[in-house]
Amino acid sequence: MRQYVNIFDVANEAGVSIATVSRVLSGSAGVREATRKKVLEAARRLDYRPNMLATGLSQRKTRTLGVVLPMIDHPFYSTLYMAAQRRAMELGYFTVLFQIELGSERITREMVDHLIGRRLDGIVASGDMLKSADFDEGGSSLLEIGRYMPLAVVNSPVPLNCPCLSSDLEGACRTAIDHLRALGHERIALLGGNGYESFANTREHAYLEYMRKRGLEQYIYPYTLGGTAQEGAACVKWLLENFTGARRPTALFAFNDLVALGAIRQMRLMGLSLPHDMALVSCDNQFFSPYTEPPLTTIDLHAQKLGRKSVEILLAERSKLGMEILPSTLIVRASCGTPASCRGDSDAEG
Amino acid sequence: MRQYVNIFDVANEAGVSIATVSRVLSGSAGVREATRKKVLEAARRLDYRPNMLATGLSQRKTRTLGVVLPMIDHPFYSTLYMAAQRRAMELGYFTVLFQIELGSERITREMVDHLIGRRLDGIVASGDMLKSADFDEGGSSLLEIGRYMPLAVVNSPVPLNCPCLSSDLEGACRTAIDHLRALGHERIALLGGNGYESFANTREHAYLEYMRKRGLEQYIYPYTLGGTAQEGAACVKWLLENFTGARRPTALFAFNDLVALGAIRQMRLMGLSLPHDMALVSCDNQFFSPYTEPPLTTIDLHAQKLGRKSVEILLAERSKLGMEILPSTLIVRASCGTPASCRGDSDAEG
DNA sequence: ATTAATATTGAAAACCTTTACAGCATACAA
DNA sequence: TTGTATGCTGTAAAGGTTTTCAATATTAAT
Repeated sequence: MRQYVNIFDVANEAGVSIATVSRVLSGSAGVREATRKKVLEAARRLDYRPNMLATGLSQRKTRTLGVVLPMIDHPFYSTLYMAAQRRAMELGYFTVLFQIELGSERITREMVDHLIGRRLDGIVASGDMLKSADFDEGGSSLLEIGRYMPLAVVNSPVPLNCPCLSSDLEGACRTAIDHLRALGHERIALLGGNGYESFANTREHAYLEYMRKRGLEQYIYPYTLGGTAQEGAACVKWLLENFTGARRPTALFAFNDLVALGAIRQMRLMGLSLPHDMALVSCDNQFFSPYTEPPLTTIDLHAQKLGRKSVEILLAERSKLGMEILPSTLIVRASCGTPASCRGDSDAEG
Repeated sequence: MRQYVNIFDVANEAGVSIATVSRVLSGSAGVREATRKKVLEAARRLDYRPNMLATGLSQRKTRTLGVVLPMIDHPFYSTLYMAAQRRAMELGYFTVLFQIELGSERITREMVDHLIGRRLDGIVASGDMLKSADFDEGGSSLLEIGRYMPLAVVNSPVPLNCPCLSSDLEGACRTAIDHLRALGHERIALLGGNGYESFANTREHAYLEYMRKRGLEQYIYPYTLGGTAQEGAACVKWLLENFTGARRPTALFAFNDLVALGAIRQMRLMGLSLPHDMALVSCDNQFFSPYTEPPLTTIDLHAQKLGRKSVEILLAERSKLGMEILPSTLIVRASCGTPASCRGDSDAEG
């Protein structure tokens, strides 16, 4: 394995001091053109690549941002990450991905130590899937990180003592259910679990609030639901077995498109056809949602925008603490049926 | 923003030298128990987290592996990455993700400089999507990296001068088409483009070879196809418009499940129903493939195994150069129809 | 109590940069 | 010709660790 070339080697080769080499390579002014050429030439000849560890140590800056997410193999998060990393790159930062361990779904002590130990220039962390302990001020929680470096939290269920950016889950829920009610549905179930309902900005919370306020029956799946297709299928099965006849829901609001995918399949298996026997709205607008049968009506949570914007507020000089909500938008396709009022703003409203 | 605590602070607090602190914290032997306690206590009090840049610089080791992939938002690659990162973690390594820029889809000079500059302990790189120039020995190609640190290449279309691990694309193709032919199909089209057919281990190459050898007509989409659902739809459209009547293919072999997704939709739009009017086999066995209508018959390329194994061969003491092929396996679902011979090994073969 | 052996600790070098500051030329003005 | 300003370049410190080697403290043996 070849030896790494260092700045002394280049200085030697060019017959100058390391200070000059550094100046040339970092583009500082005040180097004679002839010297510049010599150094560049030497660096090229030796294939010199500066040691970024040393650079980081010396400058106390790594030009690197950390992104903390659960489940990068979930389309929502991989989209978010892609967008974040691209924006970071545009702004001159490199990005590293940290995954919150599945199962634990906790910011562990080692995680925090690692994040701080890397001397990153900032952290974007996803707040959903976290338990309340992760938001404690003390110990080795998420917020501990914010004491050492800029921190922005995405999709936190509660406002925190740092800039927060979230999709409008409450609004998404309202839009979804309003849409279903406009189509005449009353018995609307949530395809989502009971894991986090104590927080304000969650689908569960919003669903419960909405239904309670309007005196509509709430259908609660008594198990936790993480957001996979399998869980979607299980949830539909449970619902259809436990609420029959006149109590059977006529519409479903799915936790996300993956859950919807499983739900659709399960319904087909049970002989129900969409949108005739059951209407379905979902969340995320993921890449596959135009390709389901029927195509999914879904609320776009703008994972891309979330990703981009989160690094922007992270890097902004002064961005305000607390919660900023990103509006979500309804994408009407076919899974709820499409009444006249949804096909466009035609005059055929009545 | 809080100051970072360094090893001198801890040494002071504990009343020992930094050498002792280092020894205690890195778990070296030869420290008196009482001293150990003092140091640990001091470190805890001050919330000390060692600067990993300094550690890396000093040890000439970063305990970090680079993973170079195109498109992390593509399920195949995000699965691969997840598996790689989990395995790396198990083996005591951290992982950072580098994306080959879309569009260029080239290992750029900056990329290579960066990879080497980070002084990583090894690189796993994906070789598909790369052009032949990336495999050149000279300049700033992928292989240049291998001179400085261990390098393993995944899914390279050609054997390289480093350990390579690939899914068995040739076998996958053979299995897929054999499957279709066993069901009576002769006119079988590839839903895949003409980008890389000069390489040996690609779906295009394998398809062309297979069909040529058996004197079957080859259906070639004259545009490059990267692997998205949209492209799948476009490809089907082109096919159905250009080959009509007796020349119309009766079966499709899709580049991957995403392409299949688009293809299914396009066919539905054009009034064709699967598997009756058209059979479809695909590649990848991605999370959504059991949920399409009809569920996809597909070849599992084992992205997970590829990810795990790639870091294993990267980290192995002596792993042999050249190509190792990972077998792929056919997953029969409904998109080709399921003849008796596919439903199981029943005696109803004839 | 003295010596030898061993266990524990500390000083300093090495890892590779960046950058403040000092020094030396050269050019220019007086 | 001398003094001053200016432009380049080099020296050395700082950034935070690990690790070798030397020094000291402790224990065991006589």
